[in-house]
Amino acid sequence: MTSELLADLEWRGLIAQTTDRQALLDQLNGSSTAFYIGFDPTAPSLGVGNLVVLLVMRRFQLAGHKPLPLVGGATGLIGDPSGRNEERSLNQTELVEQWVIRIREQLSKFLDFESGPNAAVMTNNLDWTAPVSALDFLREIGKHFSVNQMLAKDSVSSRLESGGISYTEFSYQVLQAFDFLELYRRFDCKIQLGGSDQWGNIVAGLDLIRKVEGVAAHCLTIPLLAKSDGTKFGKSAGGNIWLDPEMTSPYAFYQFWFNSDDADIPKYLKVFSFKSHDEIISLIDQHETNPGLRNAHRELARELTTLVHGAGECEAAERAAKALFGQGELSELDERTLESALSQLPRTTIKAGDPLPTWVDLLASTGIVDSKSAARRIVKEGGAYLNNSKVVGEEFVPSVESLLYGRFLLLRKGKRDLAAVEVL
RNA sequence: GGCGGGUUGCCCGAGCGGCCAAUGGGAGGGGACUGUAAAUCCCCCGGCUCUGCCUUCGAAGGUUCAAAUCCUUCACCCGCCA
Repeated sequence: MTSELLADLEWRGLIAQTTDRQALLDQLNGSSTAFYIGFDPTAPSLGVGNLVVLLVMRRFQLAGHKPLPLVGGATGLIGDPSGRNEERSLNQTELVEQWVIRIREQLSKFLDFESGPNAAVMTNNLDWTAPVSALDFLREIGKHFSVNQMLAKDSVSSRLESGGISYTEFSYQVLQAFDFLELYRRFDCKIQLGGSDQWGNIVAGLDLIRKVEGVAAHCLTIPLLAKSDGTKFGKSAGGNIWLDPEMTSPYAFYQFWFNSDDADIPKYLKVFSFKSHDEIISLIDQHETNPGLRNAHRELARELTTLVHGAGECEAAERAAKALFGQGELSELDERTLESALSQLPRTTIKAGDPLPTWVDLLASTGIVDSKSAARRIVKEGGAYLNNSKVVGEEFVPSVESLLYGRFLLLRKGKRDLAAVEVL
């Protein structure tokens, strides 16, 4: 048991709000405590935004507490109104089921489910929600909720002012409160963690547990991470950065961190890195003295890519970056290095013997640009490169000689958007 | 229920019969400068078989040689009154 846990979280800027701080501290110091965080399946994969909360969960486990990661098989069917000004459209139940399976699998990589009394236990709120009849739910759970209080929650009141809210989403907080109660009953779960937008939902659970069980549970919310320029964290040009390697390649994942704004680096290190305070301080120091070196960026990218995708994938991503952005000639790369570097990139193939498409068609077919018009534009603007040299003719058709090792082409849009073409 | 206002491209927001693929800002993209950063400056920013054509201005109809702009109906939003 580390009594340092809360102090550490504080130092890292990972505490937005808590219930009575002393009570929480006493609970955490007193005994290994079961705690939970819910993840609703709203996509096939968790994104890098979920990582913040996920890693806090890991920190709790490392400090000796028992994680109960919850995948919202039930709540995912309903839709959380928090932080949204529009009603969500409901996803197909089969789809949500698939997402639940995928997200469970993802979560399991970040926690220890095997060893010791504080091994994590995977949970799914569908398990206790599905068997309850609507009548029982209304009588046993619903009776404890005052609509007046429910309406006062930010998530609801803001929606009443904008587009309105369906009864379905209005009920969300009750479901989440029921989860907390159920986990308390099943696992003696006394703490809920969550993003700061979850405060209202979490408090609903605390109230319910107090009313039904007469127990004071605790909670801690984590600030929603924002970038220094005010834009949303976790997106890049290509969209969301996912944890699933099929959806965001380890290379792209590595690049996401490596390309972080300088201004965000100190914050990111604190939030995401498991390095010691001293190590982090020293990295921030280096970064401030010599930002051009990008040492802190590199360490951050390396640590997270290794954590999420494993050491092997991280090395491959780094090798690829080195090869593709390298100072040297592409033709100096040996075939194997080149091949493995290109394998990290979005890739299209062309049948051997087929004539090579025009430059514009080639760019468009890799998806590096959205349309042929966009391809023409980028070519006209001098932002399209073949094997690292600028190509300006729209009508240009790469010759067989440009094929690296007779089968590869490296396409680039702008400074760092790469794609590969392989002739098979 | 009554009266009035609104719905425009990724977002905000002009346009109010032809000169409109539609002003302006933001986001996004390219270039220059750098460090695969930020800021700054310049340029671009519906699609295509691209000196032209096609699809866009809440939806469906209609008037007109011609509509984002006028008319009708429908849907949703926002005010004021009941």
